[in-house]
Amino acid sequence: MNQPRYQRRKEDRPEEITAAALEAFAKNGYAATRVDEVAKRAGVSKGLLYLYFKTKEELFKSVVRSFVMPRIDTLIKIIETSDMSSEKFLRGPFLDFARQVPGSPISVIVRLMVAEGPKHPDLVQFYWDNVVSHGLGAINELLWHGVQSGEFQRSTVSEQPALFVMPVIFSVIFNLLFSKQPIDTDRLIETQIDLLISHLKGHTT
Amino acid sequence: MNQPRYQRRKEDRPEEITAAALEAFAKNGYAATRVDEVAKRAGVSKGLLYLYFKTKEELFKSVVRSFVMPRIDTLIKIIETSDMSSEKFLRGPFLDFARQVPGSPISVIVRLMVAEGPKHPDLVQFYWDNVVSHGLGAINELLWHGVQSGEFQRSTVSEQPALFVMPVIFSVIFNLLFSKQPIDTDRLIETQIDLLISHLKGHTT
DNA sequence: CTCGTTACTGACCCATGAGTCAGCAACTAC
DNA sequence: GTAGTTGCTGACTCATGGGTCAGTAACGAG
Repeated sequence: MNQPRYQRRKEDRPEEITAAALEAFAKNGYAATRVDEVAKRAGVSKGLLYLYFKTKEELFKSVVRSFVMPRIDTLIKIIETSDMSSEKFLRGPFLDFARQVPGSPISVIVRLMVAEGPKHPDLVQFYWDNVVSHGLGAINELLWHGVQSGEFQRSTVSEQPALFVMPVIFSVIFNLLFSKQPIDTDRLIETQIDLLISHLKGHTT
Repeated sequence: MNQPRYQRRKEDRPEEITAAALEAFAKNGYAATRVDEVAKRAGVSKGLLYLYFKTKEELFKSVVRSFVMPRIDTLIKIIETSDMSSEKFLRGPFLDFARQVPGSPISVIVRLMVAEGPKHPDLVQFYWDNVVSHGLGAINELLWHGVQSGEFQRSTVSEQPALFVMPVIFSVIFNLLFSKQPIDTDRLIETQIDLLISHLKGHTT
């Protein structure tokens, strides 16, 4: 008859709260998100949230840890284990990954990092160590491999992995800001990859 | 003997306050900047600030107006009045402009927009109307001109002005976050422009 | 059905900072 | 000088929201 007003589910709470926080941050950004709102989304009181996360900042850290690293690690695994040509990898798995980032939680994290990063140097360091350096390093290695095997020519392009990441980050930020005039993310990413590969294959100076 | 505690300098106040606001925003971001601090930096009381700017948001708009719009407008003027070839313009004035952005107040504004835009849709709209649409429009026109005159081939590149802006925005954000491992901004921008022009001049598919 | 443990609630506290306003003092005209 | 104007001050109000804690009720053990 009388439904219990709540259930005790200690195990699941942190995960659920973290997911709710991602939603809220996605919608409003970090500073503008009320802890009350996160709690509400998680179907929980504010007090309970503070039992699991000491501060709002802890909550933020938890979101970063939960939603970014697994994705990047997966991609790096593919680079390391597969033996396809560099071009095949760039046009295949890498392009697929790049195209799906703008619609994934990673895009939210990117924005949060840009917004709150300067106030949380330790978080930025963590993000660099576990995500950025790995990602850029992997691309670097891939390009180096291409050059070594004679598939790509050595040039200034083959030494700047950022050229490959650029359109992804740019698209994420552009569309988060100007959602009213969205950019064609897929097209931008594809064009850039095409340009880069064209160059690396020696079709131009 | 008795120095006056302040001088009445109605003419200069708005400009000085705007400059102070830019400094404060650069240091702390929009939300984290206290109006009190801006006033202090400007050597003025908070009350006076509110005589010249109705709200904190007005203050922000004033910063954009003073430090961003003139730069963009100057660049557009050059496009419209000069009759140099599209390539010359891209390799000359445009490249110069792009290279100096990361060290200019514009980079501060970009960061602010990314970080706090979602909470202030009207600010985003203001920025779009007065800066982004003008800038992208100008590049579009330039590319179209190049195509019309036969200087450039028509392609997917000539229809995506964002390709030219991308490295600038990316550099600003990257270096803001990871100032410990800064990226070579000039090199990135130059490489991208080279790639794009190479393509547009028909050296590749 | 107890009774003890503890996951959970939500009303509360209080630091913060945007925005206000009554009065003061710098300047001007005479 | 002195009276009028107005640029300017800074103490104030008040909404907001992060963080707390005394109490409540779900659940398990006996």
